[in-house]
Amino acid sequence: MRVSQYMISTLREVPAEAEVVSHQLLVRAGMIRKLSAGVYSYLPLGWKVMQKIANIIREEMNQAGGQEILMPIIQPAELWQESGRWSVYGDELFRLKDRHQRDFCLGPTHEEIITDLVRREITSYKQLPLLLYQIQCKFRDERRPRFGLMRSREFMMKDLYSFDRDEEGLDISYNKMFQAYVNVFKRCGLSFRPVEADSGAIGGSSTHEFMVLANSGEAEIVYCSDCDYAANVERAESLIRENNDKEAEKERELLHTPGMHTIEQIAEFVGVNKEKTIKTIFYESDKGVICAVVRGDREINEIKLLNQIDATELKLANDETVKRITGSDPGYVGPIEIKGIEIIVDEEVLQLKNAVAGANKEDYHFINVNYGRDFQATKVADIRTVKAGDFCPRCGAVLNSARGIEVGQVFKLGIKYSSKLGATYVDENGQEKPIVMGCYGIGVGRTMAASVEQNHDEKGIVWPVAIAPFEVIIVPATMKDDRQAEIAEKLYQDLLKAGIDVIIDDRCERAGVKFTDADLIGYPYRITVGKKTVSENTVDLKTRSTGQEITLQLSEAAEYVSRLVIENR
RNA sequence: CGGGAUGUGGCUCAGCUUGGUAGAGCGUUCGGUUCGGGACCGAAAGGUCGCAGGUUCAAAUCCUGUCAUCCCGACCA
Repeated sequence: MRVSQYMISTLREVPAEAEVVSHQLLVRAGMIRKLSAGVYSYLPLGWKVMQKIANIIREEMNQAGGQEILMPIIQPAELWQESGRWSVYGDELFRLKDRHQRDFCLGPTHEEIITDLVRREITSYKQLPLLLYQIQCKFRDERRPRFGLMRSREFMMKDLYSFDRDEEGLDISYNKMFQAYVNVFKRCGLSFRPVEADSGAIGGSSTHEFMVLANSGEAEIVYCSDCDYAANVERAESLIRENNDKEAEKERELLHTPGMHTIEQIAEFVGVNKEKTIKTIFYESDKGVICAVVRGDREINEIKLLNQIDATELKLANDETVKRITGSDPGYVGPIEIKGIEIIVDEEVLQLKNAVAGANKEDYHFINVNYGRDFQATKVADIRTVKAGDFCPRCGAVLNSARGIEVGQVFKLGIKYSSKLGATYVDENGQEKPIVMGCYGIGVGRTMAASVEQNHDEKGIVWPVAIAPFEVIIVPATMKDDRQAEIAEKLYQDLLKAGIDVIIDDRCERAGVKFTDADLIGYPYRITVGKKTVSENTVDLKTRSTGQEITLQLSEAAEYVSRLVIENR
C-alpha cells in the first residue's frame, strides 16, 4: 500500500471529547471516528487492525474445533420472551418495532438465536459436541457509553457457543476455549490474566474473565504473589487467619461514645485498631431488609451478599428503615438484639474477640462483644471485599491488586437456555436430555483499545507486530530525489514479495511529517531511505517499541527486515 | 437515571461578564523558498455561533425551552 493513496488522516491535536489514552490515540491516528455516543466508524487503518485481531481469534477458534456462522442482528421478541429475558434485560436492550408493530430487538448477545437454531438442527447425541461461533456486531444501549471503544453501544464481538451432552463434555469444551483465549491474547501481544469472576444474573457454575492489565481498566482484580490464583474483586476470596490470641472473653460493657459514628472515630476513641471493630450495614432487597456484618476495616461485597440471599436487587436501607429496626441512627447500630430479619455475618467476624460494635442506641457502643455469646447470625458467609494484603485462599501467600480491562469471558451456562427453549437431544438409550451449553465472548474493539492502553508512548501507538495495521513502513526522506524514490520502491516491492504487510510513505511531505505520522500510527518497523542510501548504500531501520535505530546494508535490508517481522508475528 | 460541564470554520479554542452583526492557531487550496523529526514567506477558500422560541432598534453575547456531547456517580451480559 502507498500512503499517497491510502486514507491516512491523523490529527495533530487531541479531540476534546476523548479522555482515555486509547480513545485519544485511536482518533488521532485516524483509526476510528465517532458517529454518535458509543457508535464509531472504523477507518481503513483501524479496520485493518480489527480484522487482524478477528483473524487471530478465527484461527484459534477453528483450531479448537469451532465452526464459524453468522446470525442475524435483528431478533424477534418471541424468542426473548421464551427465554424470559425480554422482561429481564431492561433498558440496555435496543428494542424496535416493524411496520406491523411486531417487537424486535438488536442483538446484545445471541444465546436465544443460537439455541433456537440448535434445537431445530440437533437431535442426536451423535451430533455433539458442537462449537459454533460468529464475529458480529452487538448492540447494547449502555446507560453511559464511555472511553471510546471500551464501552460502546455498537461493538464487534466474537461469541462462541458450545453444545455438549453433559457436564463432563462442557468441562472439556470450556477448557478448550480457555486455552484458545490464552492463545488469542498472547498472540495479540497483550499482558493479561484470566481471573475467576462472578457469574452474575446469568447463573452457572464457573466463569473466568480475561483481563488486560491496565490502570485505566474498569475492573479491579486481585492475584496471588505466589500461586496462580487470580480473581475479580467481585468474587475474590481470602484466607481467614485463625485468631490465636489467648485473650479471655470479657464482660460486655456499654460505652458512652458521643458523636462517634464512624469506624475510624470509634476505633481511635476506644484505643483499638479497626480490625477489632464490627461494621453493621442494613440493606433493602427484594427479599426484605437484610443486616450485613463485617469487620470494621472491611467493605461489604454487595455482589457476594446478593448471591447469599438469592436476591436480584440490593440497596442501602435509608435512615428511617434503620431506625425502625434498630431504634438508632446508622452511626450506632450493631448486630446485637436485632430480631426478625436475616443477619448475614462475614465468617471473619467469628474470629474477633472482645470487639467494639454499635449499641443500637444513639451515642453508645458496646465493647467486649463476642460472636455466639452476644449475637448470632442467621447465616455465616463470605461477604467481605478482598483487598491487597489479604491472604490467598489457595496457598496463603499475600494477594496483590491490579486494574484490568475485561476483553473476554468464558462461561458455563449449563442447561439454562436449552431447558427454557427446549433444545434437547436423544442419547444412546433413547432418553431425551437438554443440551449442556457454554458461551464464550471476546470484545474485538475492546481488545484493540486495550492493546493501545498497554502499548503506547508520548508519540503515539506502539502496535505489537501481530495486530499492527502494517508491519513495516518505508519512508523515503524526500520524493524529490529520484534515486531515493527508486530505491524505496524497490525495497517496497521486495518486502511485498516476501509476504510482508508493508506500506510506503510516497507523499511529497517533509521527512519530519512522515516520521511523526509513523510514530503516531505505530508501525512496528520503519525503514528510512535517505541521502546515505544513495551515497553509501545503507538504510536505517527503527524499531518503534524500543526506539532503537540500526543501519543496514541496502542489499540485505529486505531479507533482514522480513526475517525480523516473521519472527515477531 | 442523579450531579457537573461544554456546544462558535475540518480540529483546538478566544469572544459572552458590560448586546452593535465573528476572531486566532492548526489543517485545506494556490504560488514561491525549503527538504532526515509536524519548515518559512505570500495569497485564498471556508462559519445558519447546536436547535427553537423570547426580550431588544439590534443577540454568539441576556432569558426560556430543547437537543447533543463529555466527566463523576448509580446501573450493567
